[in-house]
Amino acid sequence: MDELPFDKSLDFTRESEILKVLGHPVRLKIVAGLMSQSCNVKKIWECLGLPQATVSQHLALLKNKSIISGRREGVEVFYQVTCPEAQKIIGALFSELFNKREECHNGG
Amino acid sequence: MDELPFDKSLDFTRESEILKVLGHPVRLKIVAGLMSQSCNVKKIWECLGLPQATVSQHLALLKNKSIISGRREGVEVFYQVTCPEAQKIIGALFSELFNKREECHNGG
DNA sequence: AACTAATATTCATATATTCGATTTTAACTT
DNA sequence: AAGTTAAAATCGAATATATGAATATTAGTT
Repeated sequence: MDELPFDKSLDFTRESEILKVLGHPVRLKIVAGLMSQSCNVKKIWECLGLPQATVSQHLALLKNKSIISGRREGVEVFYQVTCPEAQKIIGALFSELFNKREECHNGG
Repeated sequence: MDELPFDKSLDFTRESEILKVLGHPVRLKIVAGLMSQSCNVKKIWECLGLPQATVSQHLALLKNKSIISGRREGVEVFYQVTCPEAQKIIGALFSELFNKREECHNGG
């Protein structure tokens, strides 16, 4: 009866919530796409080839869970990723695609 | 019309599936717990304070999605994490808890 | 105020979760 | 080898949550 690897008291509510929200192909594409640049809604659903309503719903969920945030510019709303954990997760999953230069760079 | 950040053709099916499976507090606790050591089912549900049936269901899902695999030892089944992506994700999320020494170590 | 384009919300359907009861599996006993 | 015990898996039915497309709303323009 040494150390228990499963701790009932540890609360992974927030972490599992983030993973769950990212656990949908459309939302994952959206967030991965927003990693490099912010973007307005129309461009997102056009690029993905999905109905506007569908994309809007996913964006609303991502916003409600504080994965992304939107700033309005006139008639358009530009979204960007604001959740550090989500960025970490996507970075870890797609290190080949995104942060190619996440190497060691100590010193210089 | 420069470069599109959202690529319709990119297929994130597997990645989103992994994230979805990990996106449940109980399953996340299970997989995080199995990161350091393999474990039998009874210990898992006892530690988590959950009904055996509930934990077994989650384990079955994790196994079906190839996140974990089980080896039988007599009357017990020991599970361990076998999905590299899942390990990456958990490692990135809980770098403070788990891989403390994931620092730079170039050269020697 | 009417019109148009961009985005948000509602709602019916589909899928996931829970946990008691039952079943399967494997080892041990007589 | 039938009976017993213990661990783990499956079933089933209630409940909860997610999905996607029709509908509604908002902001800018004339």
